[in-house]
Amino acid sequence: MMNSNFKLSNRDRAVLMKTPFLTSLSGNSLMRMISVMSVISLTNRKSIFREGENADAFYCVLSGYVRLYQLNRDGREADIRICSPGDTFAECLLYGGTKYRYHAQTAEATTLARFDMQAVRDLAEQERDIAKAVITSLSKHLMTTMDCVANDRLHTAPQRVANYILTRCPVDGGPASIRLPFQKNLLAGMLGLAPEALSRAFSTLRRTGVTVRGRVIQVGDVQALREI
Amino acid sequence: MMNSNFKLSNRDRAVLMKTPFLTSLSGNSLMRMISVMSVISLTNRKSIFREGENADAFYCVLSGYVRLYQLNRDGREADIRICSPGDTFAECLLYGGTKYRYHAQTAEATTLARFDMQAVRDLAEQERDIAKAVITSLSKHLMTTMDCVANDRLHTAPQRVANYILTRCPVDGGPASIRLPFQKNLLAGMLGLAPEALSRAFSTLRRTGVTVRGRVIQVGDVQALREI
DNA sequence: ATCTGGTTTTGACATCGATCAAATCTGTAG
DNA sequence: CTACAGATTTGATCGATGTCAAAACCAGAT
Repeated sequence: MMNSNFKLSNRDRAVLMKTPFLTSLSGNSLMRMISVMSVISLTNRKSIFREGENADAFYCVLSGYVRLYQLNRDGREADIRICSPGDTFAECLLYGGTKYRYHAQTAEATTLARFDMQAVRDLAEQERDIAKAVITSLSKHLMTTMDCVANDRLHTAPQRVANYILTRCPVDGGPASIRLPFQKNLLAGMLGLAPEALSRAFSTLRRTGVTVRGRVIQVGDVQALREI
Repeated sequence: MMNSNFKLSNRDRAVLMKTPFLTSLSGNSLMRMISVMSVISLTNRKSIFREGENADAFYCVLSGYVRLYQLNRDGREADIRICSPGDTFAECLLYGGTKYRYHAQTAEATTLARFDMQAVRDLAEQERDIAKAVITSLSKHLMTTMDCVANDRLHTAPQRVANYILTRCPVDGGPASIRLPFQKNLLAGMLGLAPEALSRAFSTLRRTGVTVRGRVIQVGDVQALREI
């Protein structure tokens, strides 16, 4: 399950270096961050941590996907966030609390970089550029989370799906084709929808020239999709 | 409208000092932060900034309330966040972008501390404790925003209202009485509800021993409310 | 090529919350 | 105390989405 970091694949290493956390660091700070990091590989549907546990690490997804979720009183699960390669999670506990606030589990075979919370806290105090990296990461994360609230409150299911598609389409107005990087299940969670609702949203979008076959989504007219 | 900062009331000054941004700062850093700050007083329903404008400042609410919201294509408004005294907003743009991502307007007569974005950016680079204060503020803010997503996705309207009430109740299980610090309108926006839905949620909670008269909410049994 | 388990779609239905309109309440200024 | 404007509640209705069950689809293993 747990590997030391020289086991990193090239692809994983590239993702790691592009993380907001590491991408701006100078050689020395980078070394120090990597020294408090370990690499973990997990198969699908493995728990990373559970709500209420002591928060002694935060993570960065290198490959695969991670689902952050909470349970309500009846045991129904709701996804709060789906983390893709390059995303960091639980880093808000660096200065914000001592217990995890939600469950985290893999949603595919996944490789993670694990950062010891206390060690990074100490590093951020010492190295200016590490503090800055923390700030950048938190800022970005906060913005996408606020966007998520706005999206939930403002848009219907087909609109959310259209938005998602548009964010991965070439910018021009013509036809386009994209491939989902994961199961529809996950996309549903990302958009705050039940899987059935996602499916129905896709079929609503057929009227707007969106064709779905497996993981491949074809858009007849990107511009038309914007109007939804 | 705009005052220099020696016009601060005692109460506003106390709020300002308890802000995550300033509360932990040493004398020198505190001085420098205050030197890039100005105080602004606005009456109800005044725009503070608009989506898409150049983000050259972030703000801390000293008294009153601020509504952050976006518009959808049909012009319907949805609140993203209601900021209370002590809350900071738009600070995620310190390192996260150059334009405001939503509208901000006062929801009452309001006093704000305004921080020049570029100046704080520079200060955070120089003073370690200012960087740390930024991190703390962002962390807290990120956590509450994630809680907001979870709350929206997981709980029904009466549950959200019950949650809200519980967060301002004494912890024990007996009866309690609280007073809303603002109009129900704002509470609705905070919970992601239409005002009518909030009203109906209150009337659902009557069955659980919650009585509402104007801004005063009486809870027969705090423990019972937790079970909702 | 076929089987098999898991994923996705479809159908039927129940529920929640939004919307619009009208009635009622509240607080404030005369 | 009264009147008024604004806030809140209530009623009626509608649309969107969750839920459960069953059918269809798909991909990997044999």
